[in-house]
Amino acid sequence: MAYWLMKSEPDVYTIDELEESGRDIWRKPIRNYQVRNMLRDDMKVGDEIFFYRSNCKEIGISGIAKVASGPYPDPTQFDNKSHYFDEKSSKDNPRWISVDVEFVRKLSRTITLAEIRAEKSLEGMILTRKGNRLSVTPVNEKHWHKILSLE
DNA sequence: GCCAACGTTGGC
DNA sequence: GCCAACGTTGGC
Repeated sequence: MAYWLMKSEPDVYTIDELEESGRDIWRKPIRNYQVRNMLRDDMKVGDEIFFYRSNCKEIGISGIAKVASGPYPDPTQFDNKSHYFDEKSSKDNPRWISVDVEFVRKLSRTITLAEIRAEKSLEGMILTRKGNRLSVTPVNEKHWHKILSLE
């Protein structure tokens, strides 16, 4: 059982949308090989996820979700009208995957990136590492509980 | 809107 | 296989 942090911009996908559907494909398409490999090889059904809001006014963790399926081909890669269309991908040999996620709960407030940075015991999180650009990162158990204790 | 930092592409 | 040019991410 592992923990993850997954980023999405509010204009693409939010915790509120996941709450509404209850369970859904992770709607922020992954287009990074390192992230794809983590989803494919390391992410397991039942793993817990921090839902992180990036590229917006209030940056931080807004809720909790759970991995609800194994990896499967991300449909947007085949959709030539989608911004995420990938002409080099085929149904026989899909390049990009996603997983289903299940709503767990919203946090009572957003735990901001600034707070996370300020917290000494959260040093070493991949999230706050200089130059990190991964939209999905593993979170260790200590960090997971520490962040929840800030809520 | 700016820009640092990184990933990807493609010519050679 | 190198690397310059370009694209993207995402905080500020």
